Amino acid sequence: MGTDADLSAPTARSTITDVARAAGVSVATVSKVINGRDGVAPATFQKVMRVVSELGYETSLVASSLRRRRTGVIGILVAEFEPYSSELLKGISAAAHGTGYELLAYSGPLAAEPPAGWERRSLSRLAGTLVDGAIVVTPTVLMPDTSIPVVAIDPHTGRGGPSTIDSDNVAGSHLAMRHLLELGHRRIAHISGRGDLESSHLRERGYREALEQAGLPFDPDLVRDGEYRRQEAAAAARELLARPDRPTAVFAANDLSAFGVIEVAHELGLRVPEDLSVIGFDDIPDASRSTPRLTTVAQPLGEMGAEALRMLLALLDGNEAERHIRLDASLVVRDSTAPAPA
Amino acid sequence: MGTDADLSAPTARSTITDVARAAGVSVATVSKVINGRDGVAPATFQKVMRVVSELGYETSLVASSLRRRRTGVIGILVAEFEPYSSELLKGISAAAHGTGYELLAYSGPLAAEPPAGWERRSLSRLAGTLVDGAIVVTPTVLMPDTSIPVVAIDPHTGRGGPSTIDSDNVAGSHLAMRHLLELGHRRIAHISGRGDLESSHLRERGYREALEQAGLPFDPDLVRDGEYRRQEAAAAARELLARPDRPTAVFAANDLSAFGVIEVAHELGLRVPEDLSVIGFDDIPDASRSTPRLTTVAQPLGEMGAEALRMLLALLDGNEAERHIRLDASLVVRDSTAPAPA
DNA sequence: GTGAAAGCGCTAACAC
DNA sequence: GTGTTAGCGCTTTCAC
Repeated sequence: MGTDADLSAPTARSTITDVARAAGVSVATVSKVINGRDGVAPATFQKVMRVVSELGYETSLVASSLRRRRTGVIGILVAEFEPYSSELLKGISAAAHGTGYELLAYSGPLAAEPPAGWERRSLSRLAGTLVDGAIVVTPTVLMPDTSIPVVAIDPHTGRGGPSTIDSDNVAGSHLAMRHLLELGHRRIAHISGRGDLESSHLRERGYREALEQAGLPFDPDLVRDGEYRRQEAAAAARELLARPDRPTAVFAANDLSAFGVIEVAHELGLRVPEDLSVIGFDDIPDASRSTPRLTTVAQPLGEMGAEALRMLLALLDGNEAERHIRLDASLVVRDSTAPAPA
Repeated sequence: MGTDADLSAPTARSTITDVARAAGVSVATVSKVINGRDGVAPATFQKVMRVVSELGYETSLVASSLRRRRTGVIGILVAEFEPYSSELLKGISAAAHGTGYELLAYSGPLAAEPPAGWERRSLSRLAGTLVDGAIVVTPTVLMPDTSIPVVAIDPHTGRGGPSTIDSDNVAGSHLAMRHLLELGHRRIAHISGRGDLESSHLRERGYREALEQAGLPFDPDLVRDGEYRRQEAAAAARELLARPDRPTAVFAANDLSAFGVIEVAHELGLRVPEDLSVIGFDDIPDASRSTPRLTTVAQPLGEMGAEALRMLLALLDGNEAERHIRLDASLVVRDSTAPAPA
């Protein structure tokens, strides 16, 4: 631990004032040159540009956005950078090519548990300054009236708030259940997701509907809360799988939960898929690299991100955007499901 | 296209001035309350806090960082959000839990080709204001003296500039080549990467060294430029595979290039891996979802991100950080490689 | 205990 | 064509 003086003093970033001084002109003139405003003599222009490149000056995003109205930056607000939001981000980034907008993905304070209202806080901190519009990933609370256009991906509230994008969670769950049912499973458990997310309720609804359509009874004891998290899902699975009349298949509300279930199955000496079939939801990258590779319901995350960006751009242009877009989910059969044991 | 009046007027985000007015105190007092400074009467404190929560006020990151020194935000600078940087981001995010820092990932203007010097520009725009330190992903130009601590991941320049992280590219290439050699391949081509990235040179070096160690001649005609891109790699492969004395295996400098090679092999009616073995580098998520699944050299991207964050935190604490950390790459054998055809 | 005033880096009116 | 001035939202001396 040294004093500041010990460290090689980093060259301070140069400011517009430095440029003005070095070029022998006023700050206002430098600003005009940089922003391509006219009313600057060619000679002055040259001189300023030379100093700018010598000093490596680049206008501060912070300072200019405080003053200006538009920043040309779109914010993507996430609770953290995990597989789900990362996939969305890739889709958003690809769709942003050539639009002239820059992307700024922001996570609030990182903690084990995202603090309630993180999306509201993040939005308030960035909106009005810094970003022209925002895409919010899985917001759990109702968004306040916002001063900038906002699109929400897979939100708590379904419709009603800002424009939203999601995938068809109910239909996706039907896909998962039909697959299990066709494999001959009759005792199918469900590890549910986070109660504060609409997607969780919809997936559970799909589970119940599919059971009903198959003429199978709904056993509340076969549904356990997994919070969309591996740990919680594992805990739930431990209870579920220890019972003598354990299920032959588990429909986990997301892939992370499915991994938790598989982990516990192994602990208990159960083989997946021979003794227990497990199916997830999301199709995060790890789903295809795990052992066994996970059968799951794929959400088109990249497309969802791209759609979100398109909606936001429309809003930014002052156009009406659709209020809600729902994309299809699809079944991806891999190795974690098999016919029910005899 | 309506006038502004048509759109539901979004409530403007409230500022510290709004709070001050509503609470009947000065702006300075509100600032003190918000920042927990003492010297505020309990009654005043309560009153201000109440108004803050009523208005949903949250201090603007932009305004406060302009004035303050520290922002508590770490910047991650990328050219775009593709699989490589996304994996790093996940590792960084996981490692940032509980550090008290927030993350802000920023891509410059998105274009087909990242503009030369994007990293310098991004850094200048954010440093000094907005972020306390930065992690730069695959910078291609030498970084300027920076005013904030910076860590570079897989940089152009190897050592010399800021602290850097990379994986052992040479050893990784040896792994790839040894695998191919053990499968009996003797005619092995190499699709090289971007000449402006050090990793590309190192991977090619590994290729040549492995050939030499195996007592095999180096044939310059078997090395083609793929620029780390699918299209370019496909073009290179088309030349390579059309020849009568085509190679039996291709070591592509990254996974994207490997996909380009496989695509062309299929065009030409070659089966992978029966007629042609293909191995990549990076192990991006798609490597395990492609058909055939790609054999490749995995870089521990998550760990690299986590290490980068740790180095940056040390720097931020005023400690000396290691100048350079190199992590091991490992071979992941999947389905795109097989014994050489007889 | 509280507020007035200065200033962070920048842009936009408006003088000159 | 150029510089002066005000002010974006906030924090921080420093008077009162």
